[in-house]
Amino acid sequence: MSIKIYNTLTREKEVFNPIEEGKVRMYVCGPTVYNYIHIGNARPAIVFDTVRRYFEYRGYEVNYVLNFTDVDDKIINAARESGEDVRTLANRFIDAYLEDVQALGVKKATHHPRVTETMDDIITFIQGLIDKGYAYEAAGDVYFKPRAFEEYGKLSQQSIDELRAGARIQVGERKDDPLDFALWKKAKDGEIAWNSPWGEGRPGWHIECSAMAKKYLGETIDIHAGGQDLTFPHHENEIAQSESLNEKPFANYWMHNGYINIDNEKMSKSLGNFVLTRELIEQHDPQVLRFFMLSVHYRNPINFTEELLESAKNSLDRIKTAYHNLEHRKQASLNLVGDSEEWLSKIEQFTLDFEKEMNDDFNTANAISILFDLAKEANIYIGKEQTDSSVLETFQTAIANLLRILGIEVEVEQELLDEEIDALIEERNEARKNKDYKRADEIRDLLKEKSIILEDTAQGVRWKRG
RNA sequence: GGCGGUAUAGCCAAGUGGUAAGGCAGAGGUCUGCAAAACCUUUACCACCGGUUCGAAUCCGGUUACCGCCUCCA
Repeated sequence: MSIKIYNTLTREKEVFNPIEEGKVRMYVCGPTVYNYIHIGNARPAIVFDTVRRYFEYRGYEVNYVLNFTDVDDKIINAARESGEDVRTLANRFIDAYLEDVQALGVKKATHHPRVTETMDDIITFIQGLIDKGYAYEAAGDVYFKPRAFEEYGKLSQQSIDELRAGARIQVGERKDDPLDFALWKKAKDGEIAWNSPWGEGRPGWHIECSAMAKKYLGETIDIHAGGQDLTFPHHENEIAQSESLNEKPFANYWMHNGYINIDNEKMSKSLGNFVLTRELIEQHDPQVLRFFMLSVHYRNPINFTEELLESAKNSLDRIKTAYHNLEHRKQASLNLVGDSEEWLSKIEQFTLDFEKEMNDDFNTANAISILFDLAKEANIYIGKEQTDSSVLETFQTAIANLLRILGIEVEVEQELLDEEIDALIEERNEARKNKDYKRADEIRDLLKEKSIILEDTAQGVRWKRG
């Protein structure tokens, strides 16, 4: 089954056809590292990591590039405020970013390029654009001329004349046309700067992605992804730069994730109503946050509240509990039970259903519903008088594998209870045998205080951490 | 003004022509010594008004509400 992707460029779902058989070249716009990331930044990290994981699950080799913008106005300002060196501050927040997304189950990219380490490529790129007449130098700045690129506006479906009304020239800029945007910014006194044919300065925001994508993935890439708000102007400008220079399509598929709102208002660093990922995952299981994000289709907005996160936790627990209970049920299972084949093929079907949903533009919301179906069937199976070990095992493997595509790991607690607790459970078993329910309940309450939850099943006591 | 998005049960959320998935919460039941977990049952005038169609949440036209982009932003 082929994978379909909603392509912002065409506004349609299209069958994914890679440039190179079996391989995916994917570029995701990464963070500008001047602060800890908020949960809005976490969304693309999670969503596109899931896209990547699914491609890998399907056997593709994914070259996944996620850049760090480690020099720009906001970073310079932040460094000035904290009294740090620009590089020190940027490095600090790059480390923090990697820590945060790792907690969320995001795999490291194949490449994590940084602007400051790509300077030569950026300068060469800009020079190429000047040589071709798409850009010009003005008093140490270099600007790109969107009007020179015929297809400007094709991604955001804007006509260049309509855009004109919104464009502005800021103080100190020397643009010929308000639509022109900076490729290279002349350094102000004392600012961090690099040498270039146009003097000391640093790159504009859009050029870095064009240069890095080209460096790590080539002139045409398969998938370019980022937040919806990057569609214009950032991605539009990237297309203009890359296609002007390379004279080839820049990216075949453009993917954009929706926003996270708080109280139905967009969350952003500039509005100040943001929730830091770091703070949130101190108080909540990061997997729950990930699960929450994936319970909504990636192109739709998500409204964030604590209540919804709580609800997500309960939902995920349902799946994890099923997995845990399968493990316990193995203790009293047989090796060959008559209807095992039926169950095995049922499980196989769930996996196929899951894939079908993921094939449809990564419909994780529906894919998750398949996981619930799987959990329900597993629970039904567990309740049978006789169970087959291999069916239990297959249920577990299916749940674990599908969850792993979503970036969520389930693990069975192999740890042993300490002797004291073990002894109490044993004592309770004895008490129950003797119908001393008062003592039995006492022990259950006692253990509950220690976060050990006991559950009596037909196959004996089952315990879990509460 | 230009471009775009969203509107489905108490809450969340799929569903793009054939009589509305799933989860959370709630109610009732089964199981249990009691619980827990689980299972079963149960809850929808699909924002509104028109139209197309044998048939529409789904297509078309219009209306309303909310949101976003057009300026740094995931």
